[in-house]
Amino acid sequence: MELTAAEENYLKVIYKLSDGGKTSISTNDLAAAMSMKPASASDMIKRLAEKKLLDYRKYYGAELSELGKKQAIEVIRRNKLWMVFLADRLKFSWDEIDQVADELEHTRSGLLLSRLEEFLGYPKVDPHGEPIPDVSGAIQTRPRIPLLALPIGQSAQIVSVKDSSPAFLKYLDKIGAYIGAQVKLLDKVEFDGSIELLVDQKRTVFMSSSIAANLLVMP
Amino acid sequence: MELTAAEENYLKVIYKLSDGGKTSISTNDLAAAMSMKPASASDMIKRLAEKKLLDYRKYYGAELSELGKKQAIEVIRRNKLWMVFLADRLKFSWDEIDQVADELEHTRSGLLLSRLEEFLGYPKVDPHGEPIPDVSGAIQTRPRIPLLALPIGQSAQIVSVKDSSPAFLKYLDKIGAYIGAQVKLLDKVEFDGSIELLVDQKRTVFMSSSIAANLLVMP
DNA sequence: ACAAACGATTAGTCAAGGCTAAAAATTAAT
DNA sequence: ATTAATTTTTAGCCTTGACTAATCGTTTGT
Repeated sequence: MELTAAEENYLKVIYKLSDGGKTSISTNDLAAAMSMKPASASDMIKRLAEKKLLDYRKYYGAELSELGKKQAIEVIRRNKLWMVFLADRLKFSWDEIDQVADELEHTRSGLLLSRLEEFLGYPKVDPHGEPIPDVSGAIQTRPRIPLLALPIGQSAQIVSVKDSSPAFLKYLDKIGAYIGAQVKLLDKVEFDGSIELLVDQKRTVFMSSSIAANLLVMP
Repeated sequence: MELTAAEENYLKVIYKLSDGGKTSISTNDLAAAMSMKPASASDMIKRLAEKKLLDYRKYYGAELSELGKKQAIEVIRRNKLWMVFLADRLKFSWDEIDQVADELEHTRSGLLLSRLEEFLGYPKVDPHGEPIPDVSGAIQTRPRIPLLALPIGQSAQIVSVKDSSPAFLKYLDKIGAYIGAQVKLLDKVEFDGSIELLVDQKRTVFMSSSIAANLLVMP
């Protein structure tokens, strides 16, 4: 199975959009997520269907096949391992990682990947806290709840961010939050749903509910 | 100046074939070095000429322009830094490095490159002993002579290999030689030009003159 | 010096992967 | 229940970069 970089990119995005390849996604959504025109996405979907990477019925959206899921997970695995390299070893900040990892992920060398993984010490999560699929494609998920669902007074660890936009990541940096940071929910404001948070036992910050909704924590 | 991966590959190979872009190279030689057909090389030469990356007169070969040299050196710099990463950090053996580095070299991110260089401790030579161009494109060469030119009894350090074929690199591995290894020329056999060599003050090996001709040393 | 051989270029084809514009299918609105 | 709006697909075009086959220049051998 020889996939091009473009095909891999589409598979990766389809996988992410469709919640692990379970639900069907639309051409327009895919095109938007890829920053391309619907016509191009439609084209590619047809090609991927011919290669048995997804099931497709005209005008009714596409859903990854088992084979497609496997390939997508492989790409995501490569992507996340490079992310760890960039963040941990090259000291990239959160908002600089994604673009470069998207380029590096297409190097198809089994040896490179296994050596890289070993070099990084077999990390289990990427810099955003998302689990990294293992070599067989298994994804170990951890129990996680939205920060907003935490009871007042409870401590937890930030394990993941849902939004990875540069603006959002910059904001997190500013308030001293990061994956693995210890936080304690001090109070919830009834009026607008904003919260008061103790970060790393040092800093108290106020956070809007829309920000808090994007943070997942492990109590 | 936006170069595609294919254009970068051609520039790199042209640079190497033409001894730093100084001498003119032929279409056939280029095609052979790229493992492609002459028609394809001819095509690409025309395109590179249009982009002012080389000077070209039909039927008389091509020569890199100053701009072309600059770009080629930049590619070579990226390539060699990745080589160091693969060899030093990921423990790739000599014969596994080149192919993977040729894929990684096309990631165009200034930040990535400078961080990688810093991470590697600003190496000055690649795993084959060749100097790595610095960020401004300057190449610091070191005095080096062929192993065969060494006087009997003289010690020296292996600094470079001219041939990088897997077979040759495997052979070097087998006799315990590597870039940076200390060697002493014990004797030369008049009859066939072969030599007797002490490697790393431990092992004595006999080496044919054709092998020895591919090793450059620094006395 | 002229034909053969060799090397380089052109012409035409193909696949990938993007685009725009137009047509077709589906969904929503009156 | 038609019309209108939206979504999806098709059709046609473009660029990159490879190929083969054919032609054009240069070089060489006798």
